[in-house]
This record gives sequence, structure tokens and C-alpha cells, in this order.
Amino acid sequence: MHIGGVRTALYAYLYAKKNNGTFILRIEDTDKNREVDGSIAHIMESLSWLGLTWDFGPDKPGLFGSCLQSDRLDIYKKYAQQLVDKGLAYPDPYTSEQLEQFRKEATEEKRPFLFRKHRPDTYETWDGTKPLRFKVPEVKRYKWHDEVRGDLSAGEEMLDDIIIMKADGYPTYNFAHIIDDLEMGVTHVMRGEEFIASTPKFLSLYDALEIARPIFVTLPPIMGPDGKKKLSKRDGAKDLLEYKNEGYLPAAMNNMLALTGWNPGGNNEIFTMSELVEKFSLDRIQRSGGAFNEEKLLHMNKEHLKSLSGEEKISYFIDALPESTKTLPGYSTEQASKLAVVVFERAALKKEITQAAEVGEYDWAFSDPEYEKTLLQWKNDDSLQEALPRLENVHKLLEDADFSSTEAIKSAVWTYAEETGKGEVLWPLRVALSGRQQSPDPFTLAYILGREKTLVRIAHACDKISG
RNA sequence: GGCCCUAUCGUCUAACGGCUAGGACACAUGGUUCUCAUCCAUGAAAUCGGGGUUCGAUUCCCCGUAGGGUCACCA
Repeated sequence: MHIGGVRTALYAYLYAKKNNGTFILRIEDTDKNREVDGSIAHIMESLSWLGLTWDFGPDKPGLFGSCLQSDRLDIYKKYAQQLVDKGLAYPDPYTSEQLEQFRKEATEEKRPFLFRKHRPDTYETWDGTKPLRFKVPEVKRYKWHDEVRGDLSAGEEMLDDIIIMKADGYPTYNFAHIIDDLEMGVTHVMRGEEFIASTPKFLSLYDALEIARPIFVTLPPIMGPDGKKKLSKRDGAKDLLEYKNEGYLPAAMNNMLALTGWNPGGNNEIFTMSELVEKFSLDRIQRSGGAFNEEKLLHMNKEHLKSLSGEEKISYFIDALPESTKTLPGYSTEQASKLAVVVFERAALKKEITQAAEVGEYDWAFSDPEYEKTLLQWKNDDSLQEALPRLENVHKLLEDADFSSTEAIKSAVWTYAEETGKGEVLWPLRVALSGRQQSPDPFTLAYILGREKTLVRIAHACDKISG
């Protein structure tokens, strides 16, 4: 499932929830040649990840029967026979070679291909072995209303004798979706703009079957990074579950997906799922296509990460840590949990935490750091020796200090640091504890390490300078 | 080629005829900070072109231009 398909599902879900409607996951598996093993499970997993739960689906049939079209062949056959009986459908007598020839002629003469120009005068009884074509009863200009695009219309060139039942007994999408919408009580048809052109064909079918039209909602296309072409695999369109694996939150993905092609107006852009349900409306769906902005998705993930509970943050963080970190000598879940809470805000994505861990950014929490002693020298100092008395003093201050919180540790050292110079004191302290040029502040480091390790590392740094 | 759709900062978009065209992401600069990140402030950045209607057009109409869709025993 790619971004575009998921967004369509999301909009349908939001609209259904907002209006106390029913959300049905219908599997349109009428092309057995293109069927891919496991794709239904994959679709269900994708929708489940985003929390788009269906009222009826492949695993939950309704009163209307199965949600798999391949289980419903008798129903399509019944409606097809109705059209045959009315004289509105007939078997296609041509071979595929002949059809190909007709199309070729049309292209060469620069006119649209219309099967109805080749409609036979007489035909045999339909026995199910030949494709069944709909005999469009009235060739005319069709007008219809679209909730997003407004009033639309198309000329006679768009009406044709389309195939409704294939030679293998399966219906085409063009026919099956209309029958199922009727049988399942579907009220709203939301789909991409590629279906605008074929809508007149559908309208003529509704008329022939004497059923009411649904409400049409055309969704804008999602474009590739260049903003011009429709998003495709070639542009790096990813499967939805790849985003899951990278650590994106479903809430962030829903938020971003919802805002790609729709917006509630106003300046706020960060919404929870329930806010989206509450605000969603068809009249604010965008007309023109837009690119799916991955940078903004990252930003949204960061925002949604903030509203995670402490427990959730810890498991998100631990889940992101690679084996190389988890096998460090001092690694423990407790230690990782302490680290998670303070380091969490620095990352926007699980992938970033993993990468940071892989280059050793968090190793100080689980093993004694190794570093060049020259790193202990503050940039304004002339020699490394100047750091020694300061570290010794900090060691003394921390021996009896309160280690119950970051703030408590800070207050034990702060006065001395302000008197002596913050960089002069805090830089060597931070390096002594982390062994790194870049790290969280020294009070946070000391809090996570605890008094014993903190004092050992400061003493070790002093030894390095003296030795 | 026929039919159809679309057009505001680089990107996503707001402004349902009327403030200096607003916000977000990204970008740049400055500030806070021992470092990195965060955070805060500031800045640069747009109505595709041409007509028309109107006191007044991003908005309504027409023509161009550009982009997109569609013309399957695919959905």
C-alpha cells in the first residue's frame, strides 16, 4: 500500500466516523492474473497500523455477504443477466486481434477509440464464455456534481459499450463496484481524479440499472517530490509499512496524510486522530495535486512524539537501540529508561536514535568512555592543567551532594561554576562524564550515571591529566 | 488527436470581491546555552501571461500558456 491509497482510505474513514457511518474494507480482487500473494494481509496490516478499523472486511462479512469480490460472482452474474434481459448487454463477438486492429485504426486516424462504432447488429445468447458488453442506451452529454470539483460534464466521446463481465466469469471493476456499492449501501465514492473521465460510463450504468447515483468525491493526486508528476515507485514512493519500520508514529502519519490534500483552515497543523475526525469536511478537500512532504512528516513526528506518555517514550527509545548498544557491559533496562527520558527530545525519529546509538553517542551511559585527555581542555584555557583543580573541586562538591534530580546536582555545582566560569568548569566535567565533544549537559549526565560512577569518572579524568 | 481537470512563496497551504496576500516545513541571520540538540526572535520568499466584468479581482468570465488525467477482458 502506498501513500495515495492509504490517504483515500483515511479520508473515507474520517468521513465515516464523523458522520456515524460505516467503513467497509472491500477487496476488489477481480483480476486473477495480477493477484499478489499476501496482499490482503498486507493491506489489513497497513490500515490496522494507522488505526483505520473497518466495520466490515475480508475477515468480517456483513449482511450483504463477503467483502471479497471473488466470493460474489453470482451477484454480478445476476445483475448482468438483468441487463441482458433488458436488451442492454450483449456478448462481444470479436477476437482480441480484431479489437487491437480497431484501436490501431482509431489511433492512426487521431480519433478516440469507441467500441460502439463496431457494435454488431445481431448477436448470440450470452453463455458466459465471451466478454459481456454493456449496450449504452443513450449517447448523450452527461452532467454530474462532485463534492470537490463542483459541476462536471463530459461529451459523448466518453460513453462506450464497456465490458462488464470478462470471459473468465469475473466482473470488471467498472461493473462490480457499482453493484457492490448498491448491495452494501455505499453512499460516497471517494477516488482519484483518474476516474473523472470514466464517470459518464458509470452514470449510464446507474441509469440502465435504474439505481440512484452515489455522492462523488474526487481526491487530488499526490505528486512526487518535484510537485509535477504523480507519485510513483520510481520517485521513491515507499510502502506504508516502511514508514512504520523507520519509527514514524501512526498519529503523525495520519496527520500528514490528512493534510496532503485537505486542511481545516486556520494556522494550526498538528492534530490528533480524534481532532481530524471532528474537523474533517469534504468541502475543504483540495482541488489540485500536491507533493507528499517527507520533511514535514518528520517535523510532525517530532511534534507527536512530545505527546507520548513516559512509558511510551521509554519503549520507543529502547526499541530504537541497536544490539551494539544493548550488549554494552553496563547496559540495563533501568539505565536505558533513565536515558530515554532526557535524550528523547533530541530525536524526531526512531531511525535517528538508532543512528546516534550506532556511532556511540549514548555509550557513556552504559560503559566508561575512552577519550584523548586533550579533549578535557576548555577552549579558552592555555593548558590542560587548568582543568585539574576544577575537576577536583567538583569531585569534592559532589561527594555529599543530593543526586535525586538533575536540578539538585546542578545546584550543588552551579555557584562554583558561575564564580570560576561556566565553560571552565562545565566543559571538562561534561567530557569527563561522557568522553564526547557533544552530549547532554553535565548535570543530566551525572543524574543518569549516579553518584558512584560520576565520582569515579571525574577521578579518572584527574588521573589522566596528572599522568 | 478527442474529451476532461488543475494553476498563490522552493514545498504544503490560508485569504468563500475589500487591511501591507497570512501560517507551516525547509532555508538564512541573531539570541539563550560549557558543547550538540532544543527553545526564542528576525529575515528572504508567491497570486502563470493577456484581456474583460467591477469603485475595487488571488477570488468571477474569456483566450492563451503550462502541468495532469483518460480513451484495457487494470483497478
